[in-house]
Amino acid sequence: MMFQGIFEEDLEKEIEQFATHVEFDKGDEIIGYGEHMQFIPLLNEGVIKVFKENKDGDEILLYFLEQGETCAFTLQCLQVGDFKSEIRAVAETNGSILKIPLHKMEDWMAKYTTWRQFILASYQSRIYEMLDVIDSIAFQNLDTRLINYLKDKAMVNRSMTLEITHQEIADELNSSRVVISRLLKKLENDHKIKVGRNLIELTEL
DNA sequence: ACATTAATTGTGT
DNA sequence: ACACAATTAATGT
Repeated sequence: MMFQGIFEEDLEKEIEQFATHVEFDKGDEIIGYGEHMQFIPLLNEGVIKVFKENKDGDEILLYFLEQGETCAFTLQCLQVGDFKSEIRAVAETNGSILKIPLHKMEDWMAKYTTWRQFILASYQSRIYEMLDVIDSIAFQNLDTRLINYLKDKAMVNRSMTLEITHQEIADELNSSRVVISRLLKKLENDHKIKVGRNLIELTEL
């Protein structure tokens, strides 16, 4: 299991005891907007992508969660005392999470320093990722954002060839298919990538 | 092997 | 952004 060796023995035992192990498949929705948070999810295996939507129902990808991480927004839900989810989480790959009951969360924060550190560290790394997102949305043009997206996607999937359609990319970046197609074409002409049907190969990124 | 169709990608306005 | 053309993959005959 993923979290072995990180926490002290007692905590590991408690995790064993109180966490429920849940498997998920690619494409499964882990949490939807407005859903009540009853658990803290620890990502045991696989990749989860996290979205935020605006009032018009447009949605953008915020970041990928990788194994060993937890979602900062669920933590925020705790502190604010508002247990409704501001985000949506969808499985990028198959994997599994450990669901930690909320009361245990608070319990462990007080009891275990390793847990506290883990939560704070994960909080911090999320904040930095969010800053990147803000930067790329506010100050960069779409082609840089697209490149970042492709790199990120390649990283979490540990593969330089991505199976994805232009439409899907457009949805995640909240752009349109046509625009993405044109940008991809440009990248291909610059020999940065190769595109095929349902396929993008990162050659020189 | 060929025709049909749906999905994906390309391009001009 | 929209409309339409072109290409590709999948399926049936």
